[in-house]
Amino acid sequence: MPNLKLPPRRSDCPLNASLEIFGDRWTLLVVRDLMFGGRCSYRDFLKADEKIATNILAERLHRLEASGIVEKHRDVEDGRKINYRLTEKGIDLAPVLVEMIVWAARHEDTAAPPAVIHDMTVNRDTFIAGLRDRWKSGR
Amino acid sequence: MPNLKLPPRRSDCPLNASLEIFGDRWTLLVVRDLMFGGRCSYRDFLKADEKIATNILAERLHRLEASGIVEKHRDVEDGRKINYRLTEKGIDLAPVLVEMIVWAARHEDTAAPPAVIHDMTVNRDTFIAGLRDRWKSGR
DNA sequence: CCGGATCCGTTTCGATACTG
DNA sequence: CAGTATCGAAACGGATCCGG
Repeated sequence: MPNLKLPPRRSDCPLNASLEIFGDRWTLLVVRDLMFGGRCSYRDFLKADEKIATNILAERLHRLEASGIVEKHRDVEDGRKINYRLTEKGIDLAPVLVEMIVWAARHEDTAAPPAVIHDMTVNRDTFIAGLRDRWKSGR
Repeated sequence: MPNLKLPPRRSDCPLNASLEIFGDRWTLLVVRDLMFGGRCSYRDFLKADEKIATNILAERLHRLEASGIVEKHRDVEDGRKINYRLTEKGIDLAPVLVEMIVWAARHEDTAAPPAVIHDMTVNRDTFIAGLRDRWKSGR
């Protein structure tokens, strides 16, 4: 139980490490595509509604790889193709994304289907476990 | 329970609304200061370790106010002083910040005290309720 | 002192065109 | 398909100034 007489100080709650990695407009969108969209190639990411520029995408993929959040793999069936895949560190971002999506659905005008949001909130832990299962089985 | 046969599609999980508001390096640091640090004035925010520039801080405070995440108030005791305070929409960001802090503590090198992180994870809901209580009583 | 606003040199971003 | 190269626009940072 949090001690209300000695609440956490700012210095006890370092956000900088997270923000240095994904404190920008694009990085988490790529993670979302991998986590929810079943999209895993450069071309797939470009198809997102938000229309990321090619150079920005390439740079963000490099940074995500350097941070150990995504891994690059040659497609098993088509050796020319490159697939990106979340690492364990990457799938661990699921709670962050879920909370951001839920917050926006509550306070902003988003196109999130109420059923999905309901599932994310009421069955939050199961929902996240499901994402992780799907990630694990998708290998 | 999430349906693994029909997982949420990317388009069902809009992150853009959130990222448009706080998808940058500075905005959430101000929110953190208000939420965890007991810091609520312009001068307080400047004192943070991350050394935000004065013009950047002023612009972010305006944006946060325009988004309905913070409110401006004259200090009751010292009429010259201005205090910022989270709105309900602002305190609702607590789960997002907590997940970001927990993720970074797990995967990056941060200075977060293990006791606080343990509390954030094991007693997550109580921890967030405590933050909200403190916010409510601090009015 | 406090809460900014303004100016300015530097860095980063991002749209488009182009390439192996 | 998966990126680079280019180049103008925007953001950043640091310093300074200013009204209350």
